[in-house]
Amino acid sequence: MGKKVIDRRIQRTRQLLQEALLALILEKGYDAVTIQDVIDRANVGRSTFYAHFQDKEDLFLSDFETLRAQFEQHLLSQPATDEGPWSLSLMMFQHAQSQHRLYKALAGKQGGNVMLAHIHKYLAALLREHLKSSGKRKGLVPPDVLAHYLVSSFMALLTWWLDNDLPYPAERMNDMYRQLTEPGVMAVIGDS
Amino acid sequence: MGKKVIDRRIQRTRQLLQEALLALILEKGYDAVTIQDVIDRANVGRSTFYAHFQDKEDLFLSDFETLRAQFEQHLLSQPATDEGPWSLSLMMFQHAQSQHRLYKALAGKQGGNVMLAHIHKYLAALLREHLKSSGKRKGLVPPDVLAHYLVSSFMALLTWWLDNDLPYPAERMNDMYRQLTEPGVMAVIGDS
DNA sequence: TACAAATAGAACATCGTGTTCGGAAACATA
DNA sequence: TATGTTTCCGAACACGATGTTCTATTTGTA
Repeated sequence: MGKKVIDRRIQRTRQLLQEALLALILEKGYDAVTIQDVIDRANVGRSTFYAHFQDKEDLFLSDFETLRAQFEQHLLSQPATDEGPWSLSLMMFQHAQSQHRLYKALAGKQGGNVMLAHIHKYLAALLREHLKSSGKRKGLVPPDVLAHYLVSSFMALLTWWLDNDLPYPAERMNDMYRQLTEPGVMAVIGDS
Repeated sequence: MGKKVIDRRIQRTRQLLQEALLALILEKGYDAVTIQDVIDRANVGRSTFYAHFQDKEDLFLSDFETLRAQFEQHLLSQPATDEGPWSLSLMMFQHAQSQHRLYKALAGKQGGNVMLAHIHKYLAALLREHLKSSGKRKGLVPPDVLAHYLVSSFMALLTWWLDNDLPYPAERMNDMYRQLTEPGVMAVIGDS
């Protein structure tokens, strides 16, 4: 049985659709892209699209999975210098720099609501583990709010950076993020 | 000519539509609400809707205008204790508390992208004036990034607060916001 | 060649959008 | 009350996007 080759054919179709969507998002923004646009751009039949994905959001999320998998591989390839959430943010800035087209389509203004919500959720989960190991807190700011704040402000800098076409290197962006957030966080959780 | 009374009829129709949209947003979220839903809820004819508003977003923005007008009146009614952006944020937390239904529909998760983008833009403009008067900065973080950061982290706390049904009083939320952001901001712009 | 998997695309039903238009209702004026 | 004007209602319509179904075709395998 030639399963391998057939799989390749399927993979190729999926990839054509994914890339067509990314290109169209960068051109028109997520909301304005229709399924018709995507299958025209990808030269894929209508029924073929629905054989692979449920709807536009499903295709979009498959792009996110690609991103997430790449990022976690990037995480593993780096030495674990654990200095709180800011080592994590640095890796993400760096990864965004190396994949800025993908990031811009997904996390930029054009990407719309769906993806930002997913990235936010994903990062909040990653962050929770970092925060758990941190020392006792003074109870002024609930950990829930703290996590929400850290993720949101990071995403703010990231999307600003992407929408402005990366005017600074990743390390500089992370320094800004750290300088802005670290003093406040330290004052709130108390350095251990 | 009975212009006044006729105007009142128009105003009433607009208000019916605005309130119907707000209620539906709280129930289903902005994206899921169709124009058909709105005019059914408001008992307004289809053509009447299009006589008043261009489309769903237009109606949505008219709700935002209501909010903005109310907020600016709230601003004027308060004594101007100028301690940077945090007096502004406090007033907004307070105003959100007194109008939480409206705020939750517009700035909560349900409100979607459109409104958040508008509020963000509006706040960034307000903030720019506050930042201008602030002292010299050390140039580590560009003012553009700083403004983006301050607005985004404020919105993060605000939307978290609204989506969790106001578990703390406005003053407490503003304290959190201030404690988280003030140290970093001071370190970056240098206190004057 | 024979066979199976994957694709193309036409046809279709469905739904939401935005426009048009004739008649009904509300309101003002006299 | 009678009349004219403004506003509203809702049906009918054209349009475009969605998602499904079906048949024919292509591609790759044995």
